[in-house]
This record gives sequence, C-alpha cells and structure tokens, in this order.
Amino acid sequence: MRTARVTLADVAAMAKVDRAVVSRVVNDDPTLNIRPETRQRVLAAIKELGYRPNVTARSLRTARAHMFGLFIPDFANPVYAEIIKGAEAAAAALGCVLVTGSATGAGLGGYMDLLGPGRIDGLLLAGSGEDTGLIEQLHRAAVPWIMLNRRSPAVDRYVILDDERAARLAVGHLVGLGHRRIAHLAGPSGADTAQRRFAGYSAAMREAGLPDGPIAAADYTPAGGAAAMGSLLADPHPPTAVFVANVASAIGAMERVREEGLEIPRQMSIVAVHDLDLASYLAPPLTTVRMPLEELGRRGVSLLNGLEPDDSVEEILAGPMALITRASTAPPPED
Amino acid sequence: MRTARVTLADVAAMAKVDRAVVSRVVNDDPTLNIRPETRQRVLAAIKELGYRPNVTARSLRTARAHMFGLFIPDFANPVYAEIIKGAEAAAAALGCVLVTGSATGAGLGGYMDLLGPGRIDGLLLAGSGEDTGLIEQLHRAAVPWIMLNRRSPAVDRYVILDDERAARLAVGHLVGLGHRRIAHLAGPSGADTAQRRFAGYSAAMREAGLPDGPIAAADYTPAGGAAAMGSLLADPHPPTAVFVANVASAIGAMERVREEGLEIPRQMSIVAVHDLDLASYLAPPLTTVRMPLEELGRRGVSLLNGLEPDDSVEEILAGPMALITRASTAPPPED
DNA sequence: CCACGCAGGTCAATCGTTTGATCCGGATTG
DNA sequence: CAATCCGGATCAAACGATTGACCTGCGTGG
Repeated sequence: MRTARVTLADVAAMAKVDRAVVSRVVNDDPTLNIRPETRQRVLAAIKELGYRPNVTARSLRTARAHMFGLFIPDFANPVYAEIIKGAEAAAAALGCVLVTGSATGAGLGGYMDLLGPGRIDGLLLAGSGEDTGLIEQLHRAAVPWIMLNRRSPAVDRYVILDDERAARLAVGHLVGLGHRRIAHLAGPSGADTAQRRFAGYSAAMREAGLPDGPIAAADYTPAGGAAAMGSLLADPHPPTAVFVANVASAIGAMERVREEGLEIPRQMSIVAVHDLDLASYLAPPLTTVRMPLEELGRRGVSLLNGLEPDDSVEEILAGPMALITRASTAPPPED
Repeated sequence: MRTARVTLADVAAMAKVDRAVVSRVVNDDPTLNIRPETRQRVLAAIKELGYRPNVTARSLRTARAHMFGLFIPDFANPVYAEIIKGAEAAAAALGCVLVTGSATGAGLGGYMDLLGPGRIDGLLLAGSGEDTGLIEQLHRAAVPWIMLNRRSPAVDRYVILDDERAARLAVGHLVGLGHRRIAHLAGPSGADTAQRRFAGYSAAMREAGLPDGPIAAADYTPAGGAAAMGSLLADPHPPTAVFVANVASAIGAMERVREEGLEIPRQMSIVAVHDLDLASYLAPPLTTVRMPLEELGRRGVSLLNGLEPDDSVEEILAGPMALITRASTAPPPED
C-alpha cells in the first residue's frame, strides 16, 4: 500500500503504448483518434493499476487549475453560506472545484502565496474591506478576481446585489400596510451595501410621498441594532415601523423593542434584509427581503470563468427578489 | 502588464547567478551558504522583477502542497465556523493554508480529483455521513485524512469531542439547581454525537441517583425539536427541565414550550450543547455547554501534519469545556 | 610543497503531464 | 505505378522549480 504512486508511464508500460496515448485517452483529446482496441487496453491498464492523474503536474503544464477560490470575512454569517452554495454549484457545472477561505486581515495575505497560474483560476472576494495592499497584490498575482456584493471606487470588478430594490420592496410593504412614520435602522456608513439600502429607503419614501423618518445608524450587529433602536424609541413621536438594514441588527432591535414593553408587530413593525433561516426562528418570526445570494455566488464563478486578469466587470445582479412576510409586520395601531 | 510571468530563470539571469542559487535564497536553504553580497543581488533582482515562485511547480517537485483541506456538510451551521477558525489558525502556524469545501453528497466526490500528492497535504472531514464509497476513494488517494467529531466503526482515524462530559456538565447543572425530573431531547440515533450525549445524560442521572427521565429523539433541527418537545410535554407528569442535544433543536423546543403557555425558565429549564452566538439572542438567552470547537479544528490540522496516509488516529479531545449559564435555566417550581 | 577541507557556486536530473512535430505503412488517386 | 493522404501512434520538448552531485579556488596543516 505504501507503493509509489502510479504514473502515466506505468500505465503506458502496461498497455504497451506511449505515454502520449495514455494522456490522450485520459483527456479524450479530440485532435487524435485512438483505435478502439488500443483505447480499451489503456482503460484496462488504468483500472488495473488504479491510476489517477497527478493534478499538480497537469496544472503545471496546462496552467489551468480547475479550481476557483472564494474568500469571505466570516464563516459564522449565514449570508455567506448561500453565496458559497451558489459558487460551488457553478464551479461544479464547469468541472471545477471551489475552495473557500477566510479573508480576514492577515488571512488572505497568507493565501496570496497559493495564487498564480495553475494553482487557482480565479478569485472571488466577498464583502471584504478595501485593503489597498491586498488589491495591489491581487493585480500582481495575474489572476482574475471579482468582488462580490461590495463596490468600491478603487475597484472596477464587482458584482453586487440590487440593495436599492430590496429596500424599496421592504418599505413598499410597510407603506402598503398603512405605515406613515417609517424609520430606518441603517448599517455602518462605511459599507456600501448600507448606503444603497439607505438610498433605496429614501427613494421609496419619497415616491410614497412620505418624509424620511428618523434614521439611526448601527453596525450590522445585534448590540448595535439594540442601541440604534433605543435612540429611535427615544423620539417623542416614535415610528410605527422600521426598515432594518440586516437581520443581525434586527435581532438586537427586536430585543430592545420588547424591553421597552412594546409589542411586535402590534405596536412596531419590523422588516429586515436577507432571508436567513434564523429569521423564522425569531419571536416573532421576522419579515424579510429575500435576495438572490446563491445566484450571486453562481454569477461570480461564471464571470470568473474565461475572464482575463485585467478585464473589468461591473454588474448589478438582477436576480429574483422577494418579500417574505412573517409575523413581525402588521398594520400600524389605529391610535 | 500581460507579459509572461517571471520565473526563477529570469531572476537568475538578472542577478548573474545560477537558478539553483536563486532557489536557495528564496527558500533559505541551510545546506548551502550564500555569500551575503550574492544574496543581496538576488533579492534585488527578485524585487525588481516582482518574482513570485510558481507554487505548482514547487509542489510538483517537492510533493508538498502546503495546503490542507477541510470539508463540512453545511456552511450555514455556525458550529463549523468555529472549527474552520481553529483549523485555519493551525494551518497558518505551519505556514500552510486551509481551504474549505462542502462535503455534501456528490460534492466531495468532485473534490476527490484535486487530491493527490502535491495538491493537498491532508484532509479533514467534519461530521460527514459515512459514505463507504468515499472512504474507499480516500484510501486510494494516498493522502492523510481524519474525521472530525464523528466516529464510525469503519474508520480508525478520528478526533472527537467529549460529548459525554458535555452532557454531564449540563445535567449536573440542572441537578444542582434542584431538578429531579430531567428529560433528554436527543439527536438522531444515527449520529454518534447524539449517542454519546445520551450516554452522558444517562450516566449523570445515574450518578445523581435519579431515574432516567423521558427521552424524545429529534433530528437536530428546530422542527424536530418542536415535535419532540411536544411529546415530552404530553406526559401527564412532565419534566421540569430538559437537556437538549443541540441548539437547533432547542430553538424549536423553546418555541413549543411557549406555545403550550409555559414560561422558560420558571416552569421549564432548558440547556443545550454548543455555545453558539445565536444562543444569546434567543428569548430567553439559552444556557449552553461550550465545547472546544476551535480547538478541534486546530488539533485536526496539527495531527494531519506529518501524518502518513495509513496512520490511524483515535483521540477524544480533552479541551476546556464550560457551562455558560444564561436565562433559560432556573430552579424548578416549588409546587 | 602536497593533500585536504571548505566556502560558494554550478550542473543537470527529476517531478508527471501535455502537445506540437514527426514517423510509418497502407489505402487512394490521377 | 508514383505521388499523396491519412489514421494511428511515437518522440521529445516544454512547464518551473528543487536538490544531490560535482566543481573550483583558496587557505591551512603536516
């Protein structure tokens, strides 16, 4: 069992042919016909010896790795789980594999070493900060790469979701229920997703003929959401509904609302972005906007495939988006 | 910018030395001294040309990839996020990278192609089912591999957590609070983690001089947890506390308890395994047992490093474990 | 003064494939 | 019958690094 690994040459020897023939059989090389009986001999030898091509050698020769990479900031965030799913599916469809890693600070720096022709065919960076040093490195690596769900002025290669539309959908829902004082619990102003959600909120309010409600910025975390909700509730004339920029904030916000003795949704309606499983386990189950996260991952890999390292990609993904109505939203109190 | 990639030979040419020298400088090869001024010339050339070694070629030659793989069944489960974190840290400490992928059904099968000497130095499989075909493939791949947190009779290479001890800790906590009718909401009988948690529960009850409470098996999901909790509550003489095999089940169980009009923890105490962030967002925040998940990932990589493909590993990880007391447990009602 | 050791390099085989160029013999064509 | 073609297979040069073996000149000990 500890025998040296079997190579192309071993197979060739057993089948009494040249290595080239074996290679062509293995790869179904169309430029050269192999006589059926020869092919059979080769296949038999392959099976007999349990030959498996050495991917490294192949990659070295062809400069193709059949492997894409996806780097994310936080595996604990279920948003990324969906993106990964889509990306893996797309890679599989291309006959490639997708590997995932953490993009946190030094993390991705370490990964840079595994880049280069043949080792990985392209990189997807999801929601990572704009470390300019990193971007510099990426350019030098001569590998195609795309940012997912994050647009920054410094980068002309991204695929983002239509956060504005998501916000409109959420606000539209609240307006439809009869709310008029609708607040926005925003994400961190540094995040472009937060900016777009805010822009969508504003636009939707304007279109509905309503004034912007109170805005409180949080940081996409439960603690931040709680604090921000606190400041919204401190208003003498508090909103009857709030559009929250993400589910994590919403968790904190809901907690705070309950602490203030208000009932959701009777006295406060809440809707948030991203339809995570988690949302349905909350009390009450949270109304959300479902965004095409899986599609985002899929699209990312598709674009990566065949992309040149210097090509630019700028796309707002127009995938299906849906409001998932649960128990956290209702018409406003009659008062 | 679209120039061909710079190789060792280019650097050698510019520095007027042999490729071998460049290689030795790059790798700090201790077997051969390089005169300081020569080294400087080489380093200068490297910087000047922006040389980066081709990892694929290196791997082909050395049969070392400096890359480990970790395959998990579900990225949406935060348990794995912690394992990944530990594994990445351990890999980084070894100067290697860790890549992660889905082990679902066909998924891992697809990945098998990327295996082999030089492409990946070892594989960690977390909580994947026991697909014997897969195990067969793994043996053939001549790559070291270890199962994490899953023991199966067919495999003599695993690292698992001490689920029995976790169960004892949880049950001990309930006993300490004064509970005597303590139920167990178990995981699927097919999962060995569930079996061990059950065993720990039984042992702890016995040691406390208490009879086994009612047992209801679920499937580690909220829906299953809710159903199982329903059957526990149907008992004419229901328990005052329940040890739940995982947090997902606990979510459903808590929901069901509330639906029955019972108050947590006043009328029903609940404690579950795995201290996920999520636990603290539940209402009420859930008491849990924190297990050394990060350590599990770390240990997995450490063991993988230097492991021969045929070596066996059988280890129960004795890492730190702690009961995180939150608001879901309290003394039983006086009645 | 010769042999030897050593510091500092060079040489070239090797890792396992892929793939264009080449070769060979039999069938086809004019 | 000679010139050509073509199916089927072989040859050998890459791909880019690593590394043991060898080489060269200088200083040293006997």
